[in-house]
Amino acid sequence: MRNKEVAEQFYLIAQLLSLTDENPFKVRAYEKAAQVIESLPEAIEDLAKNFDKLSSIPGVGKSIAEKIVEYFETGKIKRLEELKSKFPEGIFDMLRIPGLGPKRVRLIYEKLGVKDIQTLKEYAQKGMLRNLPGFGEKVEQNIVEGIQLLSVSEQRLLLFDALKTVEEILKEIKKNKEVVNIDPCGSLRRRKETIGDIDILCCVVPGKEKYIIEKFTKLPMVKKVMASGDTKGSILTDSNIQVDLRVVPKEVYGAALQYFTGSKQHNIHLREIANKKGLTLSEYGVFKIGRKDKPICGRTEEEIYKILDLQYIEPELREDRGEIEYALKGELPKLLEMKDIKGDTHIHSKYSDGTNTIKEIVEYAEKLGYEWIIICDHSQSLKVAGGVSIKDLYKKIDEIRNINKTSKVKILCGQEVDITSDGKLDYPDDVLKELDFVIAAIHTGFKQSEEQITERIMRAIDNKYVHSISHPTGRLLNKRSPYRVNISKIIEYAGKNDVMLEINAFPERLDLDDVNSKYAKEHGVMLSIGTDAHHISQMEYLILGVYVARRGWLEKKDVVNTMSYSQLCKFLKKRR
DNA sequence: GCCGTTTTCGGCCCGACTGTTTTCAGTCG
Repeated sequence: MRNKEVAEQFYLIAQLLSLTDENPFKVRAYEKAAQVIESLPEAIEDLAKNFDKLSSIPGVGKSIAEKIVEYFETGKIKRLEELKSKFPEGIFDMLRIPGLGPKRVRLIYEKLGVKDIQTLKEYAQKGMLRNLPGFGEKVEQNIVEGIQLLSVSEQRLLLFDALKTVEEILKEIKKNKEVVNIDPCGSLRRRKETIGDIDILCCVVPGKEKYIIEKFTKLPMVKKVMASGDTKGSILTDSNIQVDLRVVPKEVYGAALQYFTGSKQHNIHLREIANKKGLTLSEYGVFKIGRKDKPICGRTEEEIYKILDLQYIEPELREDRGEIEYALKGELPKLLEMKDIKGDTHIHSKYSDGTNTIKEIVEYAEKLGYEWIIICDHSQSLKVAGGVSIKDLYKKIDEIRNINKTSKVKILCGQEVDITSDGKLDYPDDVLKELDFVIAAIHTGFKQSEEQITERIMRAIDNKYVHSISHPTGRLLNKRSPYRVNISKIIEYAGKNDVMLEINAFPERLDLDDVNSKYAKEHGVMLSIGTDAHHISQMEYLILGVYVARRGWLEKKDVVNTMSYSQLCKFLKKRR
C-alpha cells in the first residue's frame, strides 16, 4: 500500500502552490485528491495500472492521474520538483507554525530572506518583522509563541483520552445554570481514532453568551487563552489540548451542530448540494440564496438533511466517503450500536499477562450485561507476555468448563496464537482443535518484507482452526507504523476463506481501522471486536471498537459480537 | 485542477476572530 506516500506528494504540491500566486482552487483540488487517495482502501499502485480507473476516482482528474502514473514510473513528479526548487526546505517547518499561514511565510521569505524556524524566531524576538505590511508587534509575539507550541500541538490525542477530557470540561461548564444545551462536536463527535482539538458547542439563556465564554476561559485546567470573543472562546489546557467553545442561539442549534461536527469535506459537499437547490447553508441555518435575514430551518440536524433531500447521516459517516451519495438514494446502512453487543472476543487473564482471574473477568462481564466472553491468552512462545504452555492450557480449559457450570455469562476458551516468523502457528493442530476460538496474531518479525508478512498471515488463514486474525496491521497510534503488510490482499483472502478479522478496540490500536473495516465488509469478511483487555476495567474499551465499526459502515450482521451464545457456538464450529 | 439534469467554461463553502487597519487581509476550522 503506497497510498499514504502518494497522498503525501500531493499535499506537498498543494502546500507549495499555496505559496505562489496560483489559483487557490487549484490548491484545494490537490488537497482533495490527496485526501481521497489517503483513505482509499485499494492500493493506489494497483489502480495506477489502469488509467481510466485512476481518473474515475472522485477528485482525481486527467492531470493528477498522469502525475500518479509518472510517480510510479519515474519515482518523481516533475511539477513537484519544480516547485521544491523554488523554496528552501525550512519553509515547510515555517508553514507548520500555528497562526502563520502561506501568505505571511511567503512575505517573510521574499522580503527578508528568512528560510528556517530558528532565524524566524530571532527576527520575531528582535522586532524585525513588524515593518512588513500587515505585521505588527502582536504578530511577532504570536509567531514566537506559535513556535513554542509547535511540538506539543502536533501530537494528536487518542480518541479515548479526548473523550475523558471532554467529559471533565462538560461537567465544569454544566455547573453554570445559564447553559441550556451543550455537545462536543468536531472529529470527537465523528469518533475519529485521533483528535486534533476538541470542539464544544453550547447554547445559553439569551444575553449570557459572553459570560459563558469568560467562564470557559477561566476553567481551572486553562493554561493559555488563545481567543475570547462574543460567541467563541479558545483555550489551551494544562495538558496542551486545544479546546474551542462556540455559543449559538437555540433556533439554529442544529445547524451549528451540523456545521461544527464536519468533516470539512462533508460540509463543503453538502453546501454544494444546497447551492444547486437555490439554498445556502451555514452554522446559522439554511437560507434561500439572497435572503440572509430569515433561515428556513436550523433548529435540528435532522431538518437540515431533510431539506436537502438526504437521509439523516450519522456523525461517524460524515467524511465525504460516499455517504452523501448513499443518503441521496436513501441507502445508508443501519449502523451497529453498543446495545447490539453480546460479548467480547479478546480478553487476557492471569494465565498469560492479564491481571485478573477468569472468575473476576466473568463477574465483570455480567456487570456489563454480556451474554458471553472469550478469554484469549498469549501462546507458548511469547515468553515476554507469559505465553501459556500446553500443559497450562489444558488446565485453563478445565477451569473454564467448571465455571461455566454455574456462571450466567458463558465463557469460551480462546487463545491469541502467535504466527511464527515462518508462518506456522504456535500450537500444534491437535491442541488448537481443543479451543473454542483461535485468534492468530503477529508479535514478532516486524522487520520482514511486505511479501513475507503478508504470506505469513495468509498461511495462518489457511489453517482450519483459525477463526480470526488479531490486530491485522500491528500499528500503534502515535507510536508505531503498521508492519509492512498488503492489507487489502489479506482482507480479500480472509473473505474467500471465511476467516474473520479483528477490530482490536484497545485505545492505541483500533486495528483494523475504519477504512479497512469497510473494505472487509465489502469483501464479505465478518469482523470480531475484541478489547485485548489486560485488566477488567479495560473491557470498557469495547465501545471504541463499536465506533470504528460505525465509521466503517458496519451493521449488526457484520459483527460476530452481536450473536447470541448459541449462534456464536454454531458459527465458530462451522469453520472446522 | 476538477466537474457538469441550468454548464465542456466558469464556477468552486462560509463565517469568526485577530491584528492590522479606517475597511480589510490572513488564518482557522
